[in-house]
This record gives sequence, C-alpha cells and structure tokens, in this order.
Amino acid sequence: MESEKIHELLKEKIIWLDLMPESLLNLSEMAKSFGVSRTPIKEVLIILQGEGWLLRQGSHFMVTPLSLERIRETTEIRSIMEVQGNIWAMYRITPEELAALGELEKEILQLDDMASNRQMIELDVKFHRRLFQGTKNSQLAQLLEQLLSHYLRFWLSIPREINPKSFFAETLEIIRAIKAKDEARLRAAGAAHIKKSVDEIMSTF
Amino acid sequence: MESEKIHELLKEKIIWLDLMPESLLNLSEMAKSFGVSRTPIKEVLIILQGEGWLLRQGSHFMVTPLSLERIRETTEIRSIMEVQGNIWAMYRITPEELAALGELEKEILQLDDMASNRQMIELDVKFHRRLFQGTKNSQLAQLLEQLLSHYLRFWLSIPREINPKSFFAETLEIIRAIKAKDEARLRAAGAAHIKKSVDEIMSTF
DNA sequence: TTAATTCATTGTGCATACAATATAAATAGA
DNA sequence: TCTATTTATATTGTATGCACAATGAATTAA
Repeated sequence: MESEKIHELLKEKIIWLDLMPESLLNLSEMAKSFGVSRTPIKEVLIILQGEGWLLRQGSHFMVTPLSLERIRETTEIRSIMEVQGNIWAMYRITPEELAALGELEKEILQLDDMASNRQMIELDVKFHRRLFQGTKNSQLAQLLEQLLSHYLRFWLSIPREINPKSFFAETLEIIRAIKAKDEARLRAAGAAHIKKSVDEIMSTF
Repeated sequence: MESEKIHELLKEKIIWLDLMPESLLNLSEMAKSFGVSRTPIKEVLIILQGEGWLLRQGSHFMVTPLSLERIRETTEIRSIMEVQGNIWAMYRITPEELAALGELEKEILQLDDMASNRQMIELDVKFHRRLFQGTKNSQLAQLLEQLLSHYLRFWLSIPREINPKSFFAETLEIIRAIKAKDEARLRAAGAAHIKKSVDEIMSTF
C-alpha cells in the first residue's frame, strides 16, 4: 500500500475515532500491518503531525487529545473564515460548480430517515468541500477543510442522534442564499451555521 | 546539528532567498553539509513541505516557486484574519504583553536611518509575533505567522529601499489603536496595513 | 547533420542493520 | 513488604546498502 493511501486511511481512522485520542502509535506494528518498512510509515506520521492529527509524546507519536480549548480556537477561526469564504464563493463560483452544488442539494433533500449518520455526514463534508473550492482560493479551501475535519472529530466524540431536517437546515440555507446572490442572507446563514456548531459542542459541557 | 535547528535554518534560508525559489535540493549533499545522514534531513524536508516551503518535483524536493496567484491567496486570507486577530488581541492581551509591545514600539521609534533593512524587518516580525500571541488563539497565531513569513519571502524578492518612517507607519498606528481600545480605529489601521501590502506587491507587476 | 537509441551516471525510495534510549522486569537489600 | 538498583526488553533514532527510476551523454543509424 502506498504512502498516500496510508495517509488518507490513517486520517480517516483518527477522524472517525477508530484510532482513539491519546493513543500511542507503534511504528513497527503499523509497518507490519501495512506490509512496508518503518521508513515510509514514519514519513506519513510526520505529515499527520503537521496537520495536527498527531503530536510527539516523548519519542512516540500520539493521537492528538480532544481538547475544549483547541476546538474553541478552531471554531473561532472557522467563524471568521467560513463566513468570508462563503461570500467569496458566492461571487466566484462557476455555473458548473453551482450546478454541482445543486445536485448535492437534491441528494440531501432526497435523504430518507433510514439514512445512516455516516452517510449524512459524508454528504455534508462533500458539500462543504465543493463550496470551499468555489472560493477560488486553494489555500483557504485546504485550511477550511482541515478545520472542518478537526471539528468533525470532536463532534463525533459526542454520541447523538441526527435528524436530517435539522442537520442540513443551515447548509441548505447557505446554498439558497448563494443561488439568490444575497450577501446579507448568506452572511446570516453562515453565522447561524457556526453558531449551531458552537452551541452543539458547548451544550455538552 | 539537531533536526529542529536544521528546520529553522532551512526555513530562514528559504525566506531570505538564500535558497532560491525553484531550486532543487540534493539530499546526500545536505546530509553531508549538516554532518548527519539522509534520514533526518528528509524528515525535515517533509515538514517544510507541509509548511508550504517546499514541494515535490518528481522525486525531488523543490523550493516553492514565487507565484503571484499564491501570494494573492495568502494576502486574501491575511486581510480577513489579521484584522480580526488584531481585534481579538485588543480585547484579550494581558497588561504584561501590552507593556512588551510598548517596548517594541520604543525600539521602533529609536531606529536611526542607519538601521539595516534586515534589522527593521526582524523587528517588524517580532512585533507581529507578539501581537499574534495576544489573540489567545495559538492556532491562529501560528497560522498568521506562517502567512506573514510567506508574504515576507515574496516581499524580499523585490529589491527596494526601506524608509523606517513609512515602513512602520501602519504598525505603529495598530498598537496605538490597541492601547486606545478603539475598535473602529484598529479595524481601519489593520485594513490599511494589508492594503499597503497588496499595493506594494501589485505595483511591481 | 540530425534523430534515435543505448549506456552510464546520479539520486531517490525503501528496507534493514545498528546505536541510543526509554520502559518494564527482576533481584537484592532494608 | 517495600524500595532501590540493576538487568533485560522493547521501541525509536540514525546510518547505510541496494534496487530502481530519471537524467543526460555518447554512440550509432538514418
């Protein structure tokens, strides 16, 4: 299995709490399980460290702990950049991209109550990723996606039931505001979106 | 020489154009020059890649090219985050931190015309770093510092004379607005600061 | 002379061997 | 029994060897 695949796989495992926060990683063990040597594994772990998923605990790599302070910081940055990102996306998104977003909107509306949490979440992530692309700022898109993933891991750590209608409410409002090219409405929708994020997390502490 | 030092040294070399954009790096050669093996060197290069200083060109590492598009993206993000960062810093900075900023302000005012460009720039970076700490958002601080460094490399690539008075004008206005706890004034100063950045770069193309 | 092909050179990716260090276990003394 | 010290073990850090890929030079054919 090549490096890039291992990187993606491990990131997913961390986000979905398949690798628990604060667990310590064993290089040789991982190398064996992926059928490669320690060298490329370590390189992947260094990258994951740079992305904030791992940190050094002595000479070992540790899955970054869930910390309220960290998620406060993440959300604070998101609250500014995502709102502005939406606005840039509104003005810069191409008709093709907008059409693709419309398709996703349809998919969301067609979700039945039987949809799994994972399905819904992955659809939401996909939606946001497309939206971020629309900003025409690749660095911002990358940043926002990373912040969203970190938020997601935190969010997943709190067991909950998802109601599709409520889960996608702000997301749908955002795409409608973009379609309507209504900046004030978009700004409000974006702010509401983040506020809900904060409330959901803070209400559990 | 240990890893961390090598990392800092190479980053400085890249920022100050001692390692030119688009140059290809030779692992064995670097290993020899630092008196270590290729393994730790490669780990450092992977980290630098994650920070945006290097990218992969085939199987080689290349110093990231200077690109107008990239610096446009960087500046766009800065224009939002730095203004908001200043505001958070204004409300959250501790009296000790504010005093330290005051000291830097003094240092700036005492600069004579004989000061080297490098001295002035390093003082400016130091000032911004302290200001970013004041946001009480370590992730934001780290991000802003990185964006500033990337901007700096670009800025340094255009030969120019620096006039201390003009170079520090906006910076000084920012600290005064913070001392005065005047949000409107701070917002204006921050915006002017970024606008000057953009103008300086765009005027050369 | 030009184009194409071969061959040599150079440099990296990955694996592995070895050294250093941290961790855990075991033993001896109080 | 508890503690301290030593010993053993596990795990990472670093160096290096080898295979392969990319690059460019040289040689050959058109």
